Amino acid sequence: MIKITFPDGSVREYEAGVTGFQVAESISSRLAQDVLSCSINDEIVELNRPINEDAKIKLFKWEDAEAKHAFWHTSAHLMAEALQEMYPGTQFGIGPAIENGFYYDIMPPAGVSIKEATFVEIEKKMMELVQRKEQLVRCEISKTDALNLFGDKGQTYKNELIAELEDGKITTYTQGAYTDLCRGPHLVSTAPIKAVKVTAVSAAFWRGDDKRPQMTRVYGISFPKKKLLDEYLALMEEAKKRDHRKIGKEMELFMFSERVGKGLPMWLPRGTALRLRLEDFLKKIQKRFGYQQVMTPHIGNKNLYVTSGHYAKYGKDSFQPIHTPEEGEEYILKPMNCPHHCEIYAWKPRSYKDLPLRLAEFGTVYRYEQSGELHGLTRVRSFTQDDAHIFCRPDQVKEEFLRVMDIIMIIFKALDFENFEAQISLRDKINREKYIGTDENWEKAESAIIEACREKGLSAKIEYGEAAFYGPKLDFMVKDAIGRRWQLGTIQVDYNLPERFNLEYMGSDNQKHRPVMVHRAPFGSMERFVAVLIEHTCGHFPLWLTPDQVAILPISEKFNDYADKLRKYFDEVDVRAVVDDRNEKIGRKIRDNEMKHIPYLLIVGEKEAAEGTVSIRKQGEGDQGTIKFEDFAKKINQEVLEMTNKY
RNA sequence: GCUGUUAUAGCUCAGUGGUAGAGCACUUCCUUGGUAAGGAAGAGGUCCCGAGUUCAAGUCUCGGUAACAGCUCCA
Repeated sequence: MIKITFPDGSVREYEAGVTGFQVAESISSRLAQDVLSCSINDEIVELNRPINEDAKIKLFKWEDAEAKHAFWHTSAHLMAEALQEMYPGTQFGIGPAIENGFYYDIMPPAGVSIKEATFVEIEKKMMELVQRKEQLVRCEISKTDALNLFGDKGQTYKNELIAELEDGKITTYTQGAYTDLCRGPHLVSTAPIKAVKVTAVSAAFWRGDDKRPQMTRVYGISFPKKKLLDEYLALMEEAKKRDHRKIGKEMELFMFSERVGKGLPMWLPRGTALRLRLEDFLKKIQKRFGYQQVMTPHIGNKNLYVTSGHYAKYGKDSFQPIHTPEEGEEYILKPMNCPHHCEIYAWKPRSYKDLPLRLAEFGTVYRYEQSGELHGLTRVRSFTQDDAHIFCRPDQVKEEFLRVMDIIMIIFKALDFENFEAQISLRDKINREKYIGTDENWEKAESAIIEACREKGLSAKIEYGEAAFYGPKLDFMVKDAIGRRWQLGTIQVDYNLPERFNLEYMGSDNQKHRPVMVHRAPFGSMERFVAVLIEHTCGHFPLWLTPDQVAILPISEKFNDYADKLRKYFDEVDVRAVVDDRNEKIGRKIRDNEMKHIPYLLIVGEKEAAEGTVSIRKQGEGDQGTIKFEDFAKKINQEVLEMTNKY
């Protein structure tokens, strides 16, 4: 007999060789029905793996991420099996589970291409295979045998993977006629897969390397119940309605013009109003945190970027230099504000008493992003960073870091961004050639970031190899409507630019010292931040951010004077007056166009004018009744003032 | 940049080689002041751009441009 310990600490005895599935059965038949995967001593394994000695067990149902992972991973194999039957000779790359579903990278035989039209066929074939209720059979195999097995099938990509694996640790999984090189874990059979959807097809480079062959990546998602698939599809439909490109157009916030150029957004009046409110909000906070606002030109002499090192690193892949009538004179559209700010620092001698010097600028920068990467407002070629550079002494880095984190937290809290993720990007553990600066400084900066996060109680994921070439950074990521991750706020430590610009300060020891530079942008960029804000709020911004928070609608032109009078009461909010001579049409106009994104609508008619009141309609909530307009204006003004002064 | 898809009225889209279409929006008139009101009439199109095939191209072919999805990239 062996002892099995459950997550709650309870212990049960079983025969040696018992499986996870049998353990589930011993608890309840319902659990046996629902259980999909399990972990034994924290190693996730199949439910039919025998347990031969005392162990801790966890059983996973669909609700658990571990179960979903095994479910989708098995679904990927199922899809591969289907594709192998449909297109014999298909070569397989990798086929992992992802956040929502799975994919498989394949190289179909010559002449075959997977198109949207073939999705249904693949789904059909997959469901057909499921009917066979095939077991997934795990097999440990030697490296030689593995190479022969996949070599015989002409699976060159698989063999490339096998060649890199350690002998003795290679396993395959087989269901029906399909055998795949795989570490697992899986479901024990394909039977629980009750609904599948092939969602997309795209190209992907083999091993993510654009120098290597391009494979076809087929995406899919699967569920243990048909209903769950329907719910998922409905959710995706819902998400599309939140797309910032769609809402931005409806609300008239921003636009693009082919004639102006791709990736160059233009802010419309209402979008500008929104953005200016955000900027004012941050400026107010920054003032309190000791920042000074500066302004710098949109271009800089090429030499500026040769000095900064950016020209050598990015010059070829950027907007090319602007030439002047002067021979050999070249200017570059600024891709970042740092070099300009360095020059401001270097403008006069600085004392240790002057530090930290915090220079802030809403600086518009221009970057030649790859055309295929452009995406709404989230990835553009001209954008405005809410940038600032803090020049400080090495011993002040951590303190400054903490203060920047405070600002970012204030912003995320004020805007209800709860689901952000923090990521610490450090140097690659092995390959350190691409980084500049001394080991000592790097270590100091890296530990300062990690400590700062710990002190703030911020759980951040550490990524090695993701640091910028000049220093480590802390990024804040938020997901968009369909779950894509975007980086917003960022704090970066930089030892490079102070060196290159030969920045110094006079220390208390009367010696010259090198300051440290901290780059930071709490929003990241105004464009991307507004995009994510739109998707988070569905365009229903907090009142204090909303352009045109109140619309005043005189029901007939004879009440225009009264409406004018009303307008004067709103000091802190934007009022959109809807005035239309053809009063017959007003009702419809409002409902269709104007009301959609305006939180409050005030309606003025005879009764209201006589009483000095307004009828209030609130977005999404309908009529709020009639109220003295002074009271209403006071309430709204107060609400907005309180929010803007709160932080 | 790579692969694939798409491009028709202000918006959302239909239109498989033979006179350019619908719903909503817009204009005028009638009815009507209140949570997407009804009726009548009207205006609005270089069918993304360029070339080719054809008696004839929105439709087929090629090239370009832009958008979308994914990959690669992101100072």
